[in-house]
Amino acid sequence: MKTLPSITDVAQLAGVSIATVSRVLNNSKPVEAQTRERVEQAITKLKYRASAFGRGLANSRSQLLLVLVPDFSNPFYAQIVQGVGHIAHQHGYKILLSDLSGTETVQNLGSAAHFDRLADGVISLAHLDDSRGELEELRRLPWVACSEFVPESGIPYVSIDHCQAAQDAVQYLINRGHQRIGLITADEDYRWAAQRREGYAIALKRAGLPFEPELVRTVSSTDYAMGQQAAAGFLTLANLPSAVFALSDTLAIGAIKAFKRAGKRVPEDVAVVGFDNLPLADVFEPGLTTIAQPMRELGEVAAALLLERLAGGSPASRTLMHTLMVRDSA
Amino acid sequence: MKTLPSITDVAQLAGVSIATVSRVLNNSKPVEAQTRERVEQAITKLKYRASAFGRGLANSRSQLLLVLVPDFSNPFYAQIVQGVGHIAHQHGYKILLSDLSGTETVQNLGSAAHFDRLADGVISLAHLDDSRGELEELRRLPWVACSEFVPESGIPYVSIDHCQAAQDAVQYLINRGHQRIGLITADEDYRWAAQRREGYAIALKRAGLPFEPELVRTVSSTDYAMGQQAAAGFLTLANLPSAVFALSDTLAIGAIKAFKRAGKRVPEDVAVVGFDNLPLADVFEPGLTTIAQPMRELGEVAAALLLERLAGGSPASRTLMHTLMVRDSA
DNA sequence: CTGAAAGCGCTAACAG
DNA sequence: CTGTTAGCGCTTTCAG
Repeated sequence: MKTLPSITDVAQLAGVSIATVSRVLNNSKPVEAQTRERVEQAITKLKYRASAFGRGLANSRSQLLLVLVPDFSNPFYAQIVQGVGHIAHQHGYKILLSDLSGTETVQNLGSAAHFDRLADGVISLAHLDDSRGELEELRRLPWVACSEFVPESGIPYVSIDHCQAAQDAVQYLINRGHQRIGLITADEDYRWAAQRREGYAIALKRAGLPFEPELVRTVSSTDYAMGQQAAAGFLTLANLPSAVFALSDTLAIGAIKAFKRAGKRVPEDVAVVGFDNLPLADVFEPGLTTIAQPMRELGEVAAALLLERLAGGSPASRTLMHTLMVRDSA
Repeated sequence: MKTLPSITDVAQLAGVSIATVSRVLNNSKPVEAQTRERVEQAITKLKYRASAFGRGLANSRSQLLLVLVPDFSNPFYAQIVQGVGHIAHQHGYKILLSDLSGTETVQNLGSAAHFDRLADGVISLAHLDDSRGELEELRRLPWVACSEFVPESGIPYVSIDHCQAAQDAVQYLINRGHQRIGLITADEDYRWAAQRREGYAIALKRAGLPFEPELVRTVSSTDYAMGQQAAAGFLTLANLPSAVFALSDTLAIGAIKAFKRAGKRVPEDVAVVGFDNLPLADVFEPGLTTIAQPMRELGEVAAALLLERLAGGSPASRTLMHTLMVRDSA
């Protein structure tokens, strides 16, 4: 674990200048076959690897893309990240992930800030509080938003139409004859939560159904446990809603569990629809009726937008299509 | 998005030398209150942030820990990562994650290598092929293994005793009277897969039960879909095993789904036990009987080991305790 | 307490 | 085709 070899060591061993080593490293300029050979041997012998720092300093870019993930335990993000990685790798970029869960909002910023001098650009899946100049902060380097975005910020984003998707989900329930439809919503810090909630309200209104506050349960995260907690709330009501729209599959699954434990049947006693279409939705019992987000594509497009910004472009935001997956839970 | 301010800009604005700026930045040497004040104002005004590159080069350390995750879509890793993050942050380190899924093994190396000059140390949850000198490669910088490890490598690791845990799981099944016990195992590239498989074999042998090759299904990943595929295999058998031990909860869940679709009841017709105790295990229907790994603690200990190595120590490997969680599936 | 200057590892002109 | 050299942004002696 002694100090790692530097470009100078390679140059010495190969009997050339560091410039030449750099050239074979990057294929940036022609190098005579023999010389190249010698350099390559030295590299292998020393197991040399260019330092990201030296290179980053000299180039003022790192070929690194930072992805800010609010919470790894929600499988929703995993596929987005894979989409990002797919495109990023194609273009010679590596991705760094930062798990923001467990950090304070303020520290989020710190965390992001730390990396923002490290990465060439950032893709944020997280909510950023625009009230506190966080956006201001990040605006200084190329970044794009994915799924969670602030329309007024003027920052490019890719997302589905959360409000419309929620309307579709609730409308489906209404079409199936439901009149009392509960909502499990999460921390409204997230724009998508507010937007989906609005979709819920719109659908209700359009159908002439009353908006009953007791039918909306707000929880603090999207953990399964929060879904259970919300469902427990419904269970205390004089009469249970006949259907529940949960803002995420994880919440829906938690809710179903709680309903079942309480002896209710899903969908017979309560229908439940989720949101996201996690891989789990298909495998859960009962199969989860849910809004499918094109997660991988969200990630891919986010990466593409960022790459375009890095190339000096000003890409337009994109809205992708959602679909309703009908399975057994509603 | 014009070029970001550097330490020189701050120094100029504050009318001091860059050395002084550096000193207030790091609190490394006393600075007169007034001077400090001026510098701090300049920093705020310019929204200055030290460049990770410059700093990294000068210090030859980055306060960054790299965590190599085989696959984000397996929720198992999420909690480990959170454990790592918890300890890392306490000690002023940030963590970088690298998702290895979808990359070739060879590229894994490249990926790791890339970062290895960027991070001060690495925690690997991934399998590293020792045949090809990958270990050799990584041995040059401080790293530790978590959950997946190569005992002979002499590299510190933290893990449960996979073999013993598997024995416990199978023994439980045997105690419940099962005689034909199937195994769903994953890619044996992973040591833990081989170790758990061995535990399965040992438990069988000890109970005087025959090892029947047709009862072991090997699949290529731990996705739900693979669990379904393995179960489909069992369903073609003349007679179904009365119990199945799956090497991960995700596989177990996939298998249960397939069994149910085929009209089998779990646990009445087939009992299923999983491995990991994901948050989902409790919420899935039926509740999953499984081996609980102390995931968060695995992450915390891994981080602690790495930090100790970074501090120059030679920490011993640690084996943590697993427990059997009995729920409804077996 | 503060400034000048060297150097961390690398790339990119600029000469040859 | 190859070597020399000047930074990139920061920390850290070394003087003062």
